[in-house]
Amino acid sequence: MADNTDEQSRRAPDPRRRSQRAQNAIVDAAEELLGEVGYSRLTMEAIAARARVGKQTIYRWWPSKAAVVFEVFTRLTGAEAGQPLPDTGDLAADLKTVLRATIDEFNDPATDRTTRAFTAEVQHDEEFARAVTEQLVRPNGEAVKERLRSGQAAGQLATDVDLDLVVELLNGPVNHRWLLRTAPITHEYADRLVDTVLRGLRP
Amino acid sequence: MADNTDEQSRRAPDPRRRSQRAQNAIVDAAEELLGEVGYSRLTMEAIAARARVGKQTIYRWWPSKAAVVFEVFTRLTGAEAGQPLPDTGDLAADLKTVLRATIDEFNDPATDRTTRAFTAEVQHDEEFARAVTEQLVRPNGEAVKERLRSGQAAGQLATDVDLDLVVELLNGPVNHRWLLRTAPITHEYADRLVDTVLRGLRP
Amino acid sequence: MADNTDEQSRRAPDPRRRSQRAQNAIVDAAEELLGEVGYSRLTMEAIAARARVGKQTIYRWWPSKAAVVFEVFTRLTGAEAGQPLPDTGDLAADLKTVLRATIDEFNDPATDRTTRAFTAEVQHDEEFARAVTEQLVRPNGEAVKERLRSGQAAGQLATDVDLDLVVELLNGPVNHRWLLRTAPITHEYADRLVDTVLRGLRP
Amino acid sequence: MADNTDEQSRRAPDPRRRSQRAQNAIVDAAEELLGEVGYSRLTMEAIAARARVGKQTIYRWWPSKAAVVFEVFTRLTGAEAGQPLPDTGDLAADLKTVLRATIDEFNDPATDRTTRAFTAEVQHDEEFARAVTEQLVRPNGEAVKERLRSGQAAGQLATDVDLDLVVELLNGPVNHRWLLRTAPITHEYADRLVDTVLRGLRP
DNA sequence: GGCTAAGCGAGACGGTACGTCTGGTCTTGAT
DNA sequence: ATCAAGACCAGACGTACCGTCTCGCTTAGCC
Repeated sequence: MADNTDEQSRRAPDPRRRSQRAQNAIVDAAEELLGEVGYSRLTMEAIAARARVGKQTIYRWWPSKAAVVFEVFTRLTGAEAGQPLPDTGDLAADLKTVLRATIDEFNDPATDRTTRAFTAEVQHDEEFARAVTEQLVRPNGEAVKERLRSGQAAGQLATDVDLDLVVELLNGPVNHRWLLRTAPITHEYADRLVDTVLRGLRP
Repeated sequence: MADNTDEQSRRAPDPRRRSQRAQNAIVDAAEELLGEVGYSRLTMEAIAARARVGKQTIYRWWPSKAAVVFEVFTRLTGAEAGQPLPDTGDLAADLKTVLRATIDEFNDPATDRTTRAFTAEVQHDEEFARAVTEQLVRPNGEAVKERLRSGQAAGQLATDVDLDLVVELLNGPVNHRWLLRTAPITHEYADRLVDTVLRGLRP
Repeated sequence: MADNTDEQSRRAPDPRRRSQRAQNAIVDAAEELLGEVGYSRLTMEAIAARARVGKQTIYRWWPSKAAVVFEVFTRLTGAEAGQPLPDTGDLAADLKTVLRATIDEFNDPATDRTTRAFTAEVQHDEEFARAVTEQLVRPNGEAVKERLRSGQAAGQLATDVDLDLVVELLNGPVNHRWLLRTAPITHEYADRLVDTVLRGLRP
Repeated sequence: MADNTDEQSRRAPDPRRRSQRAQNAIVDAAEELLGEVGYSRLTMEAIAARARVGKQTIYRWWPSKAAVVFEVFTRLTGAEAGQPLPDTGDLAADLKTVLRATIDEFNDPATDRTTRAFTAEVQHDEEFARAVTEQLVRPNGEAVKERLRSGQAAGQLATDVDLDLVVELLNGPVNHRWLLRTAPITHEYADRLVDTVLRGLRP
């Protein structure tokens, strides 16, 4: 959404340039308010007021509250979506590094709130769910799978396993624990998880 | 909440007898409407109208929309919460049986809707999250752990594994897939998941 | 409308008692605001705020801003609508008395504002126009005609004239002058008008 | 406003020539829309869209919706404003002719709508009222008075009457009846009115 | 024949108010 | 005494227009 100006920026001034100021203000305001009052008490009216923007301007660019929050979310986490994982040659270590980073995000109150708002919205809105899956979940999954394939090539992982399942074995438990708040999520937990999963998947 | 009338009904004309009729009507109406319009468009007003009940009567017994839906949920799934797992002596088979049942529920549209409403609400409301965890998640987890312990005793499972983690390795992936709708959830998937998890956890 | 609770409060609770408080507050607020900002800048939102009432409560009882203002209007002028004219035996004198009173109202800023708002609304809304005609214009006209008939009986007015036309000859000019603000409206004007009209209508 | 191009058109291509096309389109559009939806639902946005003109172009030339409608109005009725009345030597007949013409206009739906819009606006906007009075009401009144004076000279009208009052006695009743829609306005009514008014004003 | 200033269409902008909907509380009458 | 019915205050919803403000694009006259 924001990157389509890049190839044009040389010659043609973006016809949407004016909206940029307003759009930024809107997403900023939404992010702040999300942190302050949470998703369910977040109102379009408050966003508009905080951003010093007419409500119509919000509706001009986003169809719903969820869509605005999606923007907040992608701005927070979208950058690294689909980034390739580190490859030091040690599969377990690399997976632990990544999982620890994920956990750190979950433990950051700002991301926590936004992600929960997000997860809730995914339940209500199938369309929205699709967008999230396409733009965040899948790219990240693919990146992990790429690293797993590299691990297979290095003889650190059995070649007869379903990589999608492995990805879910790594993400699912963390997600489950965070989602239902059944127990705290720590680096040590990440390490144990990776070790346990890989334990049975050696060649 | 519903059971405290039982011991009184023998002797005295229950002062709450009338409310019983109303309460049932409310939960019924909520369940119907949940299936018809989904959680986010479910309103207290509609529940009251459908149940032919004053709004006040709802608020008298439940503090919020989420609480009513919780009642619906426990009525649907609460019965078997914490039920011990079957123990045929074959750990893998028993886990597959249970996981398949869980998957069937996820695939049933009625349960699907309610559970999603639920999951969404858990994100917003920490209090509510606690109730769900205590009354559903933990009992179910404990039941699975019990079966795992039995499996350890039978020499089918290593004794040095964190059972909580195993439970999460079984539930997490299914939950993750369902939650984000990344892929369909089948019996075959349940089987493969159990096999993969147990593969590395033999003694 | 406002006084019917007093004598009843002992025994019979008015079914509309609750709304009474709100309705009074609404009409009061509307009247105040009408005087402060005029009709075109009068908003439902402001009335609701001033009356400390939900907007819905206004819309529950009146379909539009015009209808509320109509209530204000009838409360201001409705009392004497259709009241019989004085009958001292001197037709000219009695008509002058009434016309002077009308003129005084037109010259009172509060009534002036409200009446103008009103007149404007009558142009837009045919339904509304009918209500005004039925409840105010016609009763007043009938009262004047009654006095004219009494004048005919007393031999002060020709019997072959169209009384409706005479009423219009008395009201029309005053109204026209007020409406288009072509000239100030004075008691002297009222007297001259009555004299001129009656001049040709002697038996 | 429209005539200031005349003296320039000989020598220089009018810098405002382009605006002419736009201005015409605006007034045309306003007139059409006024007939279609009435004044209160007439919007600047709709006029601009219909005239295929930017909103700014409207605001460049007229300060408000009322001003645009005023233009429509003067285009419809302004031509004959202040035109001298016919003088056949028969005062009553000439007044009836004029009054019948006025009545025909009131009975024409297009003029009716516009004139009502107009009358309403006059109530809200004092500035506007002044413009209407100066440019329409007064010239027309003067024309009638001129004919009345001619009637006085011909011995058909008393010389001791206030001519302004006579004008109001002729216009007021018609206006009053039209304004409040109390009764239909017919040629027969015009005749009766003129006869009744003149009845008492013979020398 | 190119240059520049203005007028222009289009429509985004910050706002206000609309009329509706729902939340959660309070009141009333019937049963 | 409890309930259904629904009025109450409150305030967010998404829409319609307001009047102002860019934006590029004609389109004249003027060099």
